[in-house]
Amino acid sequence: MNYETLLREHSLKVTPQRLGILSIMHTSGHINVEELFIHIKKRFASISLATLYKNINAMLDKKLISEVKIPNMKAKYEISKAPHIHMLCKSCNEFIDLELDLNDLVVTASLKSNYRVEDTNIILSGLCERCNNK
Amino acid sequence: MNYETLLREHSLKVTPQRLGILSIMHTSGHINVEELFIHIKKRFASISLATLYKNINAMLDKKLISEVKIPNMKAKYEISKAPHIHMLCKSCNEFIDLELDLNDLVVTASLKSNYRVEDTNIILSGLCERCNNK
DNA sequence: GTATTTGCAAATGATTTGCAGTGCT
DNA sequence: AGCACTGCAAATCATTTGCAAATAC
Repeated sequence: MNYETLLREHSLKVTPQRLGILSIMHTSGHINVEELFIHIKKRFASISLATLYKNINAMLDKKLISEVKIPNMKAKYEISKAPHIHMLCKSCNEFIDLELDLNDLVVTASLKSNYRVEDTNIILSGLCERCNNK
Repeated sequence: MNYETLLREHSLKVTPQRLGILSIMHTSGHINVEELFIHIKKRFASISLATLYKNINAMLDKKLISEVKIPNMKAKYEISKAPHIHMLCKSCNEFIDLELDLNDLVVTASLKSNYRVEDTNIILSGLCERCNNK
C-alpha cells in the first residue's frame, strides 16, 4: 500500500510521522492509541503523544482511518476499507475483520424502523475457534 | 417497573440515589453520564459525580444496566433488556432500540469465522423517517 | 452491629490546546 | 513564501480513589 498517495488523496500533508502511523496501523490491523504510541516511538523517539492524537484526529476527520469502539476496551483504529464487521474473542482478545453481506439485516432494519441506513457498526463477541476448543 | 426488586435481584443495596438513577434511565431510554448527572441533581441536589460513577459501575458489573458505545459520541447507558440493535439518526441524533431476529447474521458470521458468538453489538446509523423526508 | 454507600476532595488518566520552531509543497 | 505539522508544556476533561460520616439490612 502506498501511504503517500493515500495521504494526498485525503488532502493531508505527507510527513514521516504520518507514514509511520499508517504503516503500523496497516501491520497491526487494529491498534489503540497506547500501543500505537509505543510502536511509533521506536521509529521516532522524539514523537509526542500530542502529535499522535492530532494525526489520529486529522485522519479520522478525513475518514482515512476509522475508530472502532469496543465494549470494555479502549477504542482501536484501523485504515478505512470496505465495509466489514468485527469479531472479538472474549478469551484471547483476538479481534478480526469479517466481510459479510449485510443486505438482509439492513433491509429488515430499515423496513421495521423506517430509517434510511447509511452506516453499519457491528461487533460480534464470543470465543474464537482455538479458545472454544479448550 | 419495580426498581427495588431489580436492585435486590442483582445483589445491590437499595438506596434513594440508585432508585433515582434507574428511574431516569428508564424514562430516557438511553442517557450519558453528563445528562444523567444533570437530571439526578434535580432530585438529589447533594449527589456527587463520584457516587454516580460508582453506581454506574456497580450496576454494570452486575449487568443490571448496559453500556452502549457509539461512534463520535459519549457512551450511553440503558437498563438491560432483551437483545436488540440500535438505530441512530445522524441528523437529529434520535437513538432507538429495535428488536430484530439476528439469527441469520450470527449463523453466517459463526460459519465464516468459526467463532462461537455470545454477544452482539449492533448500531445502524443514517436518517430517521422524519429527517429523511426533509 | 456490620458492611456498604455516600459525598467530598484529591489523584489519576486521557485528550486537547497554545505556541514557538520546523518542514512540506 | 506561506501554511501546515511537530513537540513541548500546560490546560482541560473524564473517571477513580481514599476517607470519614451516614445509611441499609
